[in-house]
Amino acid sequence: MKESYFPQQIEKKWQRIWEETGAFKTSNESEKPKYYALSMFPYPSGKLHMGHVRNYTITDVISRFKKANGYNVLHPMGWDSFGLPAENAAMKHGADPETWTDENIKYMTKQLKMLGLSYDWEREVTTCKPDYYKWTQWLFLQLYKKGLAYKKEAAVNWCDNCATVLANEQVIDGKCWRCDGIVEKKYLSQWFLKITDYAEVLLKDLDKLTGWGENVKTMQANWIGKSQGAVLKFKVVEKDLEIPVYTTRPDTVYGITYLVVAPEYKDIEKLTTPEQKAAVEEYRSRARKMTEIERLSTDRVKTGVPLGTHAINPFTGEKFPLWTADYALVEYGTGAVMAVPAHDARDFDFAKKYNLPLKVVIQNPKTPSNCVDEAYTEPGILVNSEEFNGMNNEEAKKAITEKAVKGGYGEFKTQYRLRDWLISRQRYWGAPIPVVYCDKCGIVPVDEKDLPVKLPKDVDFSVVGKSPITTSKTFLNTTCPHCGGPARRETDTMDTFMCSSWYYLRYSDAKNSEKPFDRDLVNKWLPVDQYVGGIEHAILHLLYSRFFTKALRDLGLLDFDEPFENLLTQGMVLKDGAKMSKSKGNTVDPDEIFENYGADTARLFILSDSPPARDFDWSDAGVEGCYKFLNRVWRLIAANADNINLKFSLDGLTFSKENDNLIRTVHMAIKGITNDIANDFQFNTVISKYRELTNAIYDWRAKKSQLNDEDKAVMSFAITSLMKLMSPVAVHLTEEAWHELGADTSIHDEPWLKWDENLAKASSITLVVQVNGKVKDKIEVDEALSQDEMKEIALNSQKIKELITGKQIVKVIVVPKKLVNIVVK
RNA sequence: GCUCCAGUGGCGGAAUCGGUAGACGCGUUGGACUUAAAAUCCAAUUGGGCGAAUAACUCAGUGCCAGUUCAAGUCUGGCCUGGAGCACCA
Repeated sequence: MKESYFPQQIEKKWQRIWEETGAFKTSNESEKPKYYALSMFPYPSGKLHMGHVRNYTITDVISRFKKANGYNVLHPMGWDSFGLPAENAAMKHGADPETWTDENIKYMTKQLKMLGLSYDWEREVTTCKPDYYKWTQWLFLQLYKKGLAYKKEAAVNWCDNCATVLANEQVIDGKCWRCDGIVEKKYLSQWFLKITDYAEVLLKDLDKLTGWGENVKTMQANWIGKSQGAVLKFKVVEKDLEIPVYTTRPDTVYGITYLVVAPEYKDIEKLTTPEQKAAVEEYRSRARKMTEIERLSTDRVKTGVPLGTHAINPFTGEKFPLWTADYALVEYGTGAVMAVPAHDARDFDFAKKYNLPLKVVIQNPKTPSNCVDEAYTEPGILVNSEEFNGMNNEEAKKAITEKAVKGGYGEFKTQYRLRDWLISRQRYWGAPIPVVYCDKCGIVPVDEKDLPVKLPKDVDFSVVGKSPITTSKTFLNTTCPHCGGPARRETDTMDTFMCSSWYYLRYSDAKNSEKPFDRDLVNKWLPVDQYVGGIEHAILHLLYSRFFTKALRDLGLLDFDEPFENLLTQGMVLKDGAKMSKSKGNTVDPDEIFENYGADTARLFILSDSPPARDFDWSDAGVEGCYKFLNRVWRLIAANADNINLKFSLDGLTFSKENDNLIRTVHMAIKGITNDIANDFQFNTVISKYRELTNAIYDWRAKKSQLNDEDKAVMSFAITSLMKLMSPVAVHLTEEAWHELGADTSIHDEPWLKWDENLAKASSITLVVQVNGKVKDKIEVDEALSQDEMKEIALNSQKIKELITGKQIVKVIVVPKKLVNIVVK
């Protein structure tokens, strides 16, 4: 065996052999229990970045560990390959988006292989290929038939940079998630998926996801935004109209002093008097022009205009004025708000500004407030509320709503913040929405047998202000599947998040040309046992995928209702405390690391310094340290190769003290490493245990000048154990060394190691003696001691005797095998 | 404002159930080997006190203030700081 470690040679060699022998293929037929390990598939942007390296290494180590533990593991990879960057590259460089994408995939595939990842490439999925998007379109049609896909005219989020609309989930702080451009509102007719039908079950089933972090679950729960309250109806005085209002505070109805409708409220023109018409019109047009950012700014001073009309409070018969103000949102609740300035901070601000009256109806009996300086929004007792006076406000919510129900002017109502998912995109590089528009028949879905609706090739990417797809001469005009007459194709394509909402299902049956996936196979492999990816998808991708799974279950395509059993959200990779990014110039190129240190060093380092869920700070010194460690391991094996026998046996041997200790250290390492992986994949402590074991073997070896047969067997046990334990991480090094030691099968086919509970601990223990809870002495003792014996040893310690003489022993606490605490006065 | 997460040496981070705080590594310092360097190996490394230094001893110490307990990084209550998500959602 060579004395030096040459990762570059070793790694290429084994990558080739694994590929040739099909080492990582997954069979659908196996007696073993299944395990599905999945990384979030990448967008083929050009090159891998360190976030990818971290993500895929984590999942790869999990896969290999599970495989060694007797599971039939599915570990696939694919490409989320539709999307704007390809189209932008096409515009800039005149490249075909398809060619650009294919080249990126080719390069990144090469990089993934250099990382030594154990993927079954035969299940590769590429969302921009017709054999995949055919089924995305097919699924759209199934949703359409079920009434879950529909088209409507609505105020939608528009990003001018990207020249397309966006889903609500893709607007971050009023800006586009992809380009940070300012998002405006536009009225357009667009395709939506009815995710709101699933709002309640998406919320409720979060409880089932015990393998998900609380942070992700709360983010989803907040996004769904369930609230319970009432809808109350108010009759308009001047017109024969009713205004329904959603409120979570029906207990404050006796405090209403005005009512606000959103500027976009549907009946607003009817509600405006001729005198107010001009002012209201002006206010509405100003609101329309405002960007999301301006509108959402919280410290903005509230504005509004009176409509000139009035409504009646059905509880009191009182008349109050109607206003329009943009703090009422047309898309939430009913688009109208009953204003109670005394008990709502926003209404309070507004009332102050426009000198609207205020009426206190809830009070804290201990510190009554007349709400002069601020609204009182805490719980309290009702006042000025007729028969409800004296009632606790929580009870009053129910009682007052019940009164409204009886009176026919209200009902209980549950409201969600979640909106339907807008999936139309005015872009080329996406799956075409498979519908046509016929003058006679209206919207007609494309026949399933005519799928896929392929993207045209004859497009001009240099157009501005419209989707390139509309420049195709072959795409637009078609015939109506229904009447055979002339029809036009839908030119919008689907949000790429649609493609990624079901890709994990396709891996179970990636080559199926008859359907998106076989029902038995999808039920066999899913749900995903371990999903790994970035926290940035906490809402977007993960919520959409949960929705898809539930919808497809209701369509009878599969039998489970949550796609991802366990979710690990890995932290970001930082450099010098900041996220790696091209603009900051603090990126590290994986290729350079592979070249200078090898993939095993990269894998080891990316797992070593932080637990997977936390951010990871990349440091050159850290890489260097990991490289040195691998060298150290290699030298340990190489220097002792002549005395290592893979077929060693410890049976029937009796061991010297040092040999017994080394055996125990190995058992402790097996136990510790196995538990660390089982316990939330704490790879950073796994790696520290690799180091501890390596150090222990070196120390042991340094004490031996000559090795007898017993020593050789014990050393063989220790070193081969270290190799197996390290094999999921240092995949190439351990494989090479394994063969150098004479093996003719792969170390990755060896089963995981078992430990003996009796040996996975030190032969003696350190008895800690405390006096009044402070450590005063440590004594090496036999583990088998009884509690009384421990107590006796502790009390007889010279140090302890000195400390407690002349004092009264109040009590003595004995923790078996650990410590004795003597309480004295 | 609401929700969630985190806070431990110079740094990354360890610490099943409440039971030896600082594993393992990085960095730093000193030393060995070498003509020299690289590589490698050995030792020290929470702070204060007493020491020329070492050893021994001793006090303090896991964001802050209280509490529970024989015993608190860990549990409870109240704060502070940082991060993330949501946010004129009635």
